Amino acid sequence: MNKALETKEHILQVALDLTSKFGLESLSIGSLAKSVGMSKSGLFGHFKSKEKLQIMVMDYAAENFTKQVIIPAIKKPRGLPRLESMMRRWKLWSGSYMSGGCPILSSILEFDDRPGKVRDKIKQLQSQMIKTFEKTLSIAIEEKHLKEDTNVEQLAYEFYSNMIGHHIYSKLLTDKNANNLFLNSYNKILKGVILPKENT
Amino acid sequence: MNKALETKEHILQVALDLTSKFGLESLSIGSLAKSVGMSKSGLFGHFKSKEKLQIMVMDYAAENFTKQVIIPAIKKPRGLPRLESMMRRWKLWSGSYMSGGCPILSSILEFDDRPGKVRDKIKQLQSQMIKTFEKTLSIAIEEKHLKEDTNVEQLAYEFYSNMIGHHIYSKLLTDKNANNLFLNSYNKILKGVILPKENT
DNA sequence: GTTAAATACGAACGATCGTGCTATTATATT
DNA sequence: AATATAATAGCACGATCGTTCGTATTTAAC
Repeated sequence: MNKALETKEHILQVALDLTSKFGLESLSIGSLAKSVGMSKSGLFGHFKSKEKLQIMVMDYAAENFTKQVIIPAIKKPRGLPRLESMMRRWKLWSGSYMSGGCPILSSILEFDDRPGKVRDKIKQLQSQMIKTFEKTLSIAIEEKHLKEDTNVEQLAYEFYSNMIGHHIYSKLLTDKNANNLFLNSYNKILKGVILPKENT
Repeated sequence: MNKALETKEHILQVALDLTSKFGLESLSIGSLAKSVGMSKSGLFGHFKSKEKLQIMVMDYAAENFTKQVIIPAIKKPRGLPRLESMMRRWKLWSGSYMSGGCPILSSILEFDDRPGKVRDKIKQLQSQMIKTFEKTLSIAIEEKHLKEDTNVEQLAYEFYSNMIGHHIYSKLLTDKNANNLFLNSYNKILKGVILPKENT
């Protein structure tokens, strides 16, 4: 019961790559099997339906995000350093690490109007991710790096919107200035809630 | 040569609705024909390929956006009133008027990694829309409603990001607070660039 | 090393995909 | 009203879709 997990991992890896490039709906069993180099039915056996495959791909993506973004960021000191690290890795993840852009974001808009288990999964993962992000912001307040009266939900929303805006400007519009727009916006948002370093 | 245009219009209307709900890629000739109530081949005759259908749907969406958002806003006085009207109608359009959320936005992320004519069309439409929006901002500066040194591109980017952020919070996460988050962000952005009314 | 179980394969299913034909309507032009 | 033109339907094509089944092969357990 070892080889199976290995194969499944490999399949999910390829599937995530394809999803990043072509979207979760375009991911077909046949094309995936061809990409992986195995038979349709052989691959199908690992997942019991396409829906379950899609859900597992989303879980795999979230798992990957946690490994590449959350975990390393949490090793940084609480407060601003951790926030900064998380933002930087987040942007890097959806922009570079994923070959074709954030697989979760593109799936969000594919499924936001299609009720079902896939939509529920995406919603759950995204909510959870935002909650984690908000927790990081709360800690930055505790550490007195951010103003005490900072609206955490609002701040998370603004950072999140900025991240998505950058993604579209960068990926679709191929705007060479996208990174500057992102940074200016980021700094502006941060400036509104930051506290100067104590020098007691 | 009149009935044909009427039919085509009707088809595009239904197609836009389906696209808004299920995305541009899920729009199949067969299902569309069934929704419209005509034969596959009969419908197909109006467009010469699926790709051309997709492009026409995007053009139709943009045309609709212009009619519902741009044109009415342009009738408002130059400067802030026009900007305010445009933002309000924009948000309304993608949120309510389109049955399943902004059809352009969902198509953006479906096609941002798939080179081809559809991608080119979406990119062109979106760029053009942002240009129009930036023009509105420039006019607001001319009218001395906004600070003279306002970075128009930056400002448009921030409004745009906010709009998309709201869309996701509202549509996918079904966050009841989405509208407040949007408004707070909007007002904050505006406050940074607004000029007090002259009283000369 | 033998046996039991898990994994992969090939073939086939009904359905649907996009796209051509041909024939038959319905519309537009005169 | 007669004629030319355009729109629609029906049918069929090869391809691919998700899924099932039986069989062969590989792996794990003893």
